[in-house]
Amino acid sequence: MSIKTVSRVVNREEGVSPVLTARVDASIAYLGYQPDDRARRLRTTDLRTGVIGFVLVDVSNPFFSSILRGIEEVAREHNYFVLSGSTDGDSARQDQLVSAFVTRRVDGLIVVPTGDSIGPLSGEIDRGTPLVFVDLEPDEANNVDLVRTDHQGGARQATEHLLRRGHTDIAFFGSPLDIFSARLRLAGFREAMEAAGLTVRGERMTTGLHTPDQWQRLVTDYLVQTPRPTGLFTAQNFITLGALQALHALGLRDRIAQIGFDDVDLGAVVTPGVSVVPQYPLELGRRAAQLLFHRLEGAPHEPVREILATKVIERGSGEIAPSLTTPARPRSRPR
Amino acid sequence: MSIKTVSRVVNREEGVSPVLTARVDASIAYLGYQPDDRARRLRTTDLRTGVIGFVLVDVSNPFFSSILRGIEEVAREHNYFVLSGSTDGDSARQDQLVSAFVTRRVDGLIVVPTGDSIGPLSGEIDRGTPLVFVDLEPDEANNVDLVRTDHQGGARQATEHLLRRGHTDIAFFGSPLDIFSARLRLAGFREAMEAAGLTVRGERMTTGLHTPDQWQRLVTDYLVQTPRPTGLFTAQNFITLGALQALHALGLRDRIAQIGFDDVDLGAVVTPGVSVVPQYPLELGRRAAQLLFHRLEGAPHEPVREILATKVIERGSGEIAPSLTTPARPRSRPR
DNA sequence: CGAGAAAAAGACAACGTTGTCAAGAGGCAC
DNA sequence: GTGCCTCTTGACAACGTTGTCTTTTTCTCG
Repeated sequence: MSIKTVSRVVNREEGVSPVLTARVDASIAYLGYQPDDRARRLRTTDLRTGVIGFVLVDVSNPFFSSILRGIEEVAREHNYFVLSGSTDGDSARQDQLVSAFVTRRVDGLIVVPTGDSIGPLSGEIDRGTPLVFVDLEPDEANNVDLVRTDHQGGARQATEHLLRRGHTDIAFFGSPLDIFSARLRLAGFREAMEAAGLTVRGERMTTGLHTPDQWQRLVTDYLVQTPRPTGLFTAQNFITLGALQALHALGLRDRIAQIGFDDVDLGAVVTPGVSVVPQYPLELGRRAAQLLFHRLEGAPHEPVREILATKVIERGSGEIAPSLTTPARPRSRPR
Repeated sequence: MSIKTVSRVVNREEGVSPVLTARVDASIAYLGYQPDDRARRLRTTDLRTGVIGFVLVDVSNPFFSSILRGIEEVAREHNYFVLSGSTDGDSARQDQLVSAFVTRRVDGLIVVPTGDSIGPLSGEIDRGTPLVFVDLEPDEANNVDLVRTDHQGGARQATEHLLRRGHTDIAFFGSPLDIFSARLRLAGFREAMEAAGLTVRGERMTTGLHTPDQWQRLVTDYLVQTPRPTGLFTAQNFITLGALQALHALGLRDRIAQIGFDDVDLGAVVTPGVSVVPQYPLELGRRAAQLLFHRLEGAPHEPVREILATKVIERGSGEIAPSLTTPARPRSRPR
């Protein structure tokens, strides 16, 4: 029998006699034949590969793996699969991943951009490969779909949250400023402080340390000074953890207010709970994938920029009132 | 000029005149041509697809995403990429993923098996698709490479750790017993208890709840009974968190010993720290990928079973001595 | 039983590459 | 100028599928 007949049976096309169909099916079962999807999609040019690429910083970071999960959910609805790769913040690696994915003919790309330059991506944009940026925003590319948290607004909210409790001496601890979101968060902090008529002193802003341990040491240094800040804004996950350990070790968790950007596990278990402005990575991923499929399936349209709103989660640490002196354990916690 | 000439230039083959090479390169740059890797690999049959599939339970769970990260690292060394998909413990979904990956001609599969049956996977095993199981072990397939933590040994160690501090009334809280690792952990607990000559009473073993909240309520019930257990073995992540909250709410964190299976973030920040038998998911992933590539590239060999050893991390909670009565806050913490 | 139509099966090209082999261009020695 | 060799270039088939068209078989009905 001919190859074409087999093709017909496999695709359950009309017009094959039951006898032959049965024989083909039997042989397929016997031989364990699996059609080669690559050849299929090569032949039928209007069929896409059914794969999208996701270039992220590090899958083992729960923030990013939740984004991946969100993407995967939407991809699944469209019968798509996700090819992912971690850059570790290395833009050469990002370029490699993008090239490899494109050469494998992914139908679209979702990228957490690393560094401010976008390398071979700009070529892809020109060629019309559907592309969505998540979480961060490279300087160059404002003609591309984008989904991210409102880093600046969130930082402003967090700062205002402390200001509203009467804090005037607030310390800001943030990520290195070569990271886009770190710059925005710092900007949000400044904005809130200045709107409150407070001068932002340079020695109350530190950025650039990397591990929770480093942050713990630094925050400890801050807290043994006089005068010390009455509130801390720890503008990233690891920083929040480091500061938490510092406060804990000094026995100051009840006395110094702390609010973090990004949620922390167990943030509700410690006492007082850790107040934060969380991000919603699952939602970031879902929205990004939705934008991508919209572009894949729909008509061309103007680039979309989605900036997800934030709000403060109050758990205790952010609601501590300022205590300039060293009072006798004021268990008072407003609200 | 002919297509073949372009092919030669793209692959930098010998024997194309500099003039033509330059012209081809210029056109490629001008047109933004990207070779189609699928067609390439279709033609050269000895070339693999350069993609491996990873079927896991849920990428947004840090345990699994760390495994993915480990796999990715090894894959990268081999110039491979990883296609991943979450099953959410649904074995129908697992079958779909496996089929889709196979039909896309992944060169190998790494699977965290869901449920005890392996469905279409057994067909793949017969067809010789390289396959490695991680973390869990389906009943049927003992002729397949496997990497997992020594769940039973780890549970035994955890239990012995409490026994060594003099605990005799230990409560076990575990995952539903349809999960392979949950059965092994329970078995490890029993083994240690029986070796110590203690009878394992049914009412001291609970399995099957799902969320930290449920566990919190259940553990609270245990702790307000008389007599109450003096030590808790919380045999999974979420359970540890739930119990932690229960102990915390009752003010018993200093008085009741607790040891967990799986590490918890912030486990070192709370007081006392949470003693655990951690798993090393990154290492699980790395080893699984190494086994897969060994099979992909090397000669056929007998199935390999790697059971990774565990050890207790002491952080305080697991070293609390038994306190049968309600003593006057003994701040004593052995070790 | 034969003509015509409908149904079933197959032949062939094509998707975008690369391996194989043949053809053409140019150089050198006689 | 001829023969031979080398260096470039191109023609063609093939990978595993499917779309299109053609051929063969079967069925229907007068």
